[in-house]
Amino acid sequence: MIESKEFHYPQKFLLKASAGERVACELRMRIISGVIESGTILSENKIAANYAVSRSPIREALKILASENLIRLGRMGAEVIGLTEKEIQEIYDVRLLIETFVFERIIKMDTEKLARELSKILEMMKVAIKYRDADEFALQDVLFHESIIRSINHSYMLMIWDNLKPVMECLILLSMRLRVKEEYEDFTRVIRNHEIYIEAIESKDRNLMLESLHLNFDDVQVQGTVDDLWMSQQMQAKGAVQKND
Amino acid sequence: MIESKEFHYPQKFLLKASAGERVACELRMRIISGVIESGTILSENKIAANYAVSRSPIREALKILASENLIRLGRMGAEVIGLTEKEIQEIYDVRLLIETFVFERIIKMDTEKLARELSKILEMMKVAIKYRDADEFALQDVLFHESIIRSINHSYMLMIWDNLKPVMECLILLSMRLRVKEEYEDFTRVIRNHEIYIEAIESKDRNLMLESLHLNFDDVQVQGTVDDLWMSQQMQAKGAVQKND
DNA sequence: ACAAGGATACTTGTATACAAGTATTATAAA
DNA sequence: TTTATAATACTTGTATACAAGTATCCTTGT
Repeated sequence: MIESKEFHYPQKFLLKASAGERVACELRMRIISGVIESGTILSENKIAANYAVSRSPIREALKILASENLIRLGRMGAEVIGLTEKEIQEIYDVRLLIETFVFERIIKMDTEKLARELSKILEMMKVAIKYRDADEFALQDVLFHESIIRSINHSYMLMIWDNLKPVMECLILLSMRLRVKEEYEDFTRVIRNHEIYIEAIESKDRNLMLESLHLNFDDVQVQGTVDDLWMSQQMQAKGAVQKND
Repeated sequence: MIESKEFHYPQKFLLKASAGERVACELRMRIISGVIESGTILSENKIAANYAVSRSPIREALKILASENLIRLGRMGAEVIGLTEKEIQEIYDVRLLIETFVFERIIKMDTEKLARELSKILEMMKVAIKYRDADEFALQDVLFHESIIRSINHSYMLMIWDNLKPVMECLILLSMRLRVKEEYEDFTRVIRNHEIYIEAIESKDRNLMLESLHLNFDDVQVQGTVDDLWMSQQMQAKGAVQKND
């Protein structure tokens, strides 16, 4: 079994986790990074042998990965689905959907506390990148957006986030590790995008928030999906106007 | 242990399911219907004893319910969260968000096949209600909306739906069982709403689709959340316009 | 050579056993 | 009476054992 150090979770993550969660994290990373190819059939026994644990935690791990749409559980083995370009776009569809919804709730609240929290996280990100710590940067990035979502106390939006988070985290982790080596200057732009996001929250400015989101997503080169979202709002807006008549 | 027949899943559901899924279904129904009160601490051993199975399927069931936000897994027992009015509104927030997004994709496709499929389901619903079969009606209702979501082949929207579905199904099941006794005439309105939905899909008419959705959700007496969605679209629309400049 | 059928080696689902940790309770001492 | 401490009864996480089902492959018969 290949044990490339390139594709592991940061250790601090796995310390407090159970064996099942650890295996899920490792498998997730290997699937998303492509080490385990799409179409592969995973067997509980083989994985258990590979990771030197019993089948109980493995079953837990596979259930987790199945709920994240990374594998499909069949009666005879689990088929690896993985992430194609299509799935990655879909993930950002969902993120856009969630975060725009969340923002509308946020601007009805007192945003001072949240803005301070986000500023702190942003500072951490700056420090992380100053010391070329891609992992820490990625983790704080994820925490940034999670904090925004948590702030509105919407348990079902949070539920969606919780499902999406591990895959997102993995993607961002891999992306940042790559960039810190080859496209280091990108980080200043990412930082700037987050600053804009905070400004948008402080000033409750929808346009600013959208600008930041678009900059962020364009960064990860996702195009075309925005149009659907746009139409979606248009549609809902029309209906809502109609209702208000 | 109280075994009220009022709060069970239809048998046809549980036949092909594993013990863990069966227990999850039963527990879900009991939690949502309020038989198990919010705040209750569930222990794996006690549930295993109650349902006369081992802890393995119970652990599976609890993981499922936790992913549905019905319980919270702690180190010492699982705390029942349940559904308050707030959570139910949140669920409809998500449904609105998803279905409006889906609709924008649908109207870019050939809708004939979908419209036929939905018409068939609607016919089944009519038959179900003709024979006062609340369970069958509820199941077809859920299938109706699932078919719409499936039609766009968006695996992550489907993922969200899959998470939401069991709780939705439970809610609708209980709601329909109640209505078939006390508010029988409601069903004609529900049927009408679905007819409007199909018409909207056939004619690709956003306003009509929104009207149907609103009628549907107002039916389940959810107010106030629509405004947030409306603002959300407005915001996104503005940003998209800005981008198109 | 080829088809049919059975043995075999896998698969998952479930039950049980064990280990480590936590809360509670009872006991004992001040 | 109150507090501290130790014993006990619970909790979850993991390992292992067993049962039922399925695919594969090999053998056997034609």
